[in-house]
Amino acid sequence: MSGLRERKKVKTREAILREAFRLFREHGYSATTVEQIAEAAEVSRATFFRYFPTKEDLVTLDRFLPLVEALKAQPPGAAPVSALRGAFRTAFAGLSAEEITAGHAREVFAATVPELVAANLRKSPGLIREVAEILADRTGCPPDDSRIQNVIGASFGVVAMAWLRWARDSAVDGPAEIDRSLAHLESGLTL
Amino acid sequence: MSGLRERKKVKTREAILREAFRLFREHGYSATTVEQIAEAAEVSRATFFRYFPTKEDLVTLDRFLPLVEALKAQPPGAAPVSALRGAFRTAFAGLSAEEITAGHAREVFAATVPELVAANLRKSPGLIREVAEILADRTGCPPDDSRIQNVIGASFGVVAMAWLRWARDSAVDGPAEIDRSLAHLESGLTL
DNA sequence: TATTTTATGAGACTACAGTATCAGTTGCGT
DNA sequence: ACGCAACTGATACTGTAGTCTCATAAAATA
Repeated sequence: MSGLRERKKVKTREAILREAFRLFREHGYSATTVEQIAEAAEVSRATFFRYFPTKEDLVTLDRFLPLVEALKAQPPGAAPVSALRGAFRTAFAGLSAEEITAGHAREVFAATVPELVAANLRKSPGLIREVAEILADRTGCPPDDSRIQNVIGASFGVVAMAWLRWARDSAVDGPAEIDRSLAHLESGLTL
Repeated sequence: MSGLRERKKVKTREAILREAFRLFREHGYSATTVEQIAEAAEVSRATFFRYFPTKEDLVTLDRFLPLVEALKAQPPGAAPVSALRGAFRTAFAGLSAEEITAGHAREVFAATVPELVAANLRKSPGLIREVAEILADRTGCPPDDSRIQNVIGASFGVVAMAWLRWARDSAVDGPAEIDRSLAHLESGLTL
């Protein structure tokens, strides 16, 4: 039952996000204060914090759930790097072009602003462990096996670099770039 | 000419660092305030900031210069990953066991506390670019070639994971773990 | 329409990082 | 011994994130 209240809340939430990202784009993340965001979104500071407990929460949402799900669904035969590659593929395939470009702005900050990198990193041990467990299941290794961790480290390493290229230049096709990078890793990083 | 003044300054600096890390160990990085550190080191808050412009500066020093130098000195024939592996080897070989264990405490924080990871990351684009240029020189690729970046991403990815294992468990032989991880990457991440 | 529940705004408050000022002290060269 | 330069402490100040309280307004419910 989406009453008026619910709809208003959604609108407020969207206004805050929209104005926040506009200000971030114009002045940068840390140079934008919560007060400015609240003012631009026409809510009080208190209300801002009711919607987003911290400023970081504007940018660090759980974006990797689809990836984890996709990874679980990969065919069992594939090698770990291939499975990760496939997971990224299907995770991106589940998004519309609009969602991808909309998400891109957010990712630019998440990948670029150190505070936000930190915020995301704070959540990353959980992601790494989860991925490690899935890959461990698939291969029969224990999840703390250093080979598994090397696969994860190397994969996320190349993905991060591709992600940065994407963040720096929105003309880059992020998903394709990520796929190519993982393919490169898959084939042994040949030159 | 190490006059009394110089020596005092060194002692003060050491006291600040020592007390800071003791408090970090006991209560964590962000739960430790500059005031507490200053008090423990028996200096004023103002003096603390004279020695370390920001709290982060306690932990984020330029630790990768030796690595870059070592990378430049690698034999020209080696593949990029091998060159990086060799560079880590020689960079660690240049440190005494005491230096390594002393540095370990710092690394634990630098690798574990998100704010510090971020602070280090803030300096990392320069490092990445530098490494990219060196590797590009060695291989003839342009430095922004995505293959070069993949090599860097993958290498630093596995190194980061090894580093984390080291940070979590000081019994781990960090340098050896890093070497093994890069060797694993070198040989195609075989399981 | 009357009552209850919930969102909001206003504003005071805390905590902490980092800055600025200024006076007092201490080592240093003469 | 003396005066200078550097180091220090005390202290007040700024900016910003995040908390708390309470009164008001607006939506839901009966």
